[in-house]
Amino acid sequence: MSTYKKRTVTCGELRESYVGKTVTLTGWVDKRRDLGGLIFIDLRDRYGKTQIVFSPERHVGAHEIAKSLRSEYVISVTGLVNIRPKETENLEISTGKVEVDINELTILNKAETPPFALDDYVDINEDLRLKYRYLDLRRPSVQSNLIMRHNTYQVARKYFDRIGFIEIETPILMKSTPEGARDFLVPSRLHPGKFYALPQSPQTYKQILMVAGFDRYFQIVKCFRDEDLRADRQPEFTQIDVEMSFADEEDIQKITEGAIADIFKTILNYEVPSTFPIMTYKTAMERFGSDKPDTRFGLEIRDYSDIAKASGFRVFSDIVKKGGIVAGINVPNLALYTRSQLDVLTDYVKSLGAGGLVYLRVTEDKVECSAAKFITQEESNAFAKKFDAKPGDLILLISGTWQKALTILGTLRLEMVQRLNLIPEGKWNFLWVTDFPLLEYSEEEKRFVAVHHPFTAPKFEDLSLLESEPGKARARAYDLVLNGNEIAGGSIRIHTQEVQSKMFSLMGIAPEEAKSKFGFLLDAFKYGAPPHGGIAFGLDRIIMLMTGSKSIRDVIAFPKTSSGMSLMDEAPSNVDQKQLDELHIRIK
RNA sequence: GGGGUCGUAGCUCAGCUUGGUUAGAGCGCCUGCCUGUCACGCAGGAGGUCGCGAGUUCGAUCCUCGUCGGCCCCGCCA
Repeated sequence: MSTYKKRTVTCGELRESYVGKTVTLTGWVDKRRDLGGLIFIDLRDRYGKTQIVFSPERHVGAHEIAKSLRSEYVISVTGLVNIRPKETENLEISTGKVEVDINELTILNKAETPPFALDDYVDINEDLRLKYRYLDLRRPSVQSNLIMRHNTYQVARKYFDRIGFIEIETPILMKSTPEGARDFLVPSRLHPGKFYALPQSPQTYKQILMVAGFDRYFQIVKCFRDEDLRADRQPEFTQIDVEMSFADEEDIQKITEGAIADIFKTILNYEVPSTFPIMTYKTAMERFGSDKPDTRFGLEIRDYSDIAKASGFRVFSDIVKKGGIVAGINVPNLALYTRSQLDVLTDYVKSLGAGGLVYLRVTEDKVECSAAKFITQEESNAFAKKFDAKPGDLILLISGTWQKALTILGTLRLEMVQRLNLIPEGKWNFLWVTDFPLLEYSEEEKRFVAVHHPFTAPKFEDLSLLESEPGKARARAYDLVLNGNEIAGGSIRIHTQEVQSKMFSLMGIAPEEAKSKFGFLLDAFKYGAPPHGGIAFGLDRIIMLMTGSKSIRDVIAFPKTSSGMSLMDEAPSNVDQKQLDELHIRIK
């Protein structure tokens, strides 16, 4: 038995067709406009806003109570739907041609004045929004992000179901694996001193599902990585995880493109190209200084090593002779940057690890070089001429190893387009990046580590390199990049025990260790593992881009701050000694 | 682990450069007036540990150091 009237309509659905009907609405007081006589209230729920009217002449009782209404009070109101008088329609909102003349008002709950206005047009500090997330989540813009996220889940589920993929849940408490990101550990009460790990991804499980014959698997699943955060990265995030047997790169890419096409068509009514361009890792690095190039704008990197090699400037010539490169970007209209602005840029690239920044200012009659003490006018002219620099251009040159110089230039390129506001709106540039190196030598660990993950298959034609030059072998891996963001990544996997063991040994993992860490997978491969491969979509990032958000925090209901804290519930927190005792844990 | 930046009224910010009178504005809040508003309007009012701690100084919101917290980036993120 309810003590108040349940709604008969939501705050988003009244139209002229309802005029003359008596309706009941429930919701939150969004705005109060008390004109002394008439009181107008915008009533809000997640479907929209409806203007309700309290008139002292028509319904004295309701009007009297309405005087006490304040922001965020929860109310139930009943009244007659009226057409609004001409000239008072509000075409900004979908219910703006009607209003409800209230004769019955129940205050279901009062509310303290919120610590910040819930209007979309007010910018609120993010820490405050996160502390009072339940209020922040009432704002229509935040709600619409989460609703778009919901819609994306539904499109993805329907898509993968339609083409024969089976959704299977995999464990959240799993075995810790040594490779890759730092694991979140969960102590075992029943097994003193032993720990579960939260999955960095369901990688091994989905491969084993392929061995089991499930053929086509997908899952929308939380993954956990105990690493530092970024605007597009937090320790728990959501993947659309996909794996497929008897598939090669093209099959996975085709299915991925289909999923993206479906999502963008349904959610944004945007037609993506039927296939996405493919760029090798090497090209991506050399042109954009990144393995996730943003191709919406130019400002591409150019290689000046041939001029630098013959230069009298030893910093340049030595680095090239040692196998490094001298490369740069040519920024239009930047020649008018002042010395102090350029000093700031120099400090910036130094903070990225560059030795320094050499710049060439191209004016109408000459080329001025910041290292003119060491670089002759002829050389400066040659640098400028090589890629047809125009008056007004500023050429920024970085020297270093191939990897380092290009990475720094890639970061500098993004910094410059942001400063100069050169990023075009409304572009959706999808791009596959392929031919990643399989392994990379870790100076820190003094061994090869997997660039993608240790289950990624080498390219067939590079198999022989595994013996001679493992660092040069390429992987059957592919990343999907959208506007400079990695939104999906995957690979064709190793499916034989022999190759998998070989990979472990290349990575300096002893057979006994491989057996203890990954024995279950190696064992599974002995019993008829089909060739297989897959991909995982970074769902948070995709929604972030589709909603135009600057951070994934805006598309996650309860996100962590950049220090990994949850400001609303104050996690992580201390625990009782009793809990620690049960878990056999002592704090150092 | 490193770099940058921010922290002043409930909110968004100014003030700090060059230390010194009573620390201001808009919004919100409270009170009054107001019957067609819609980010209502008008009048009045309340509201401050200048993040926290130490130092320099006759005197610190302001300078210095430390610390806590937010954001961005590098490293890290198979």
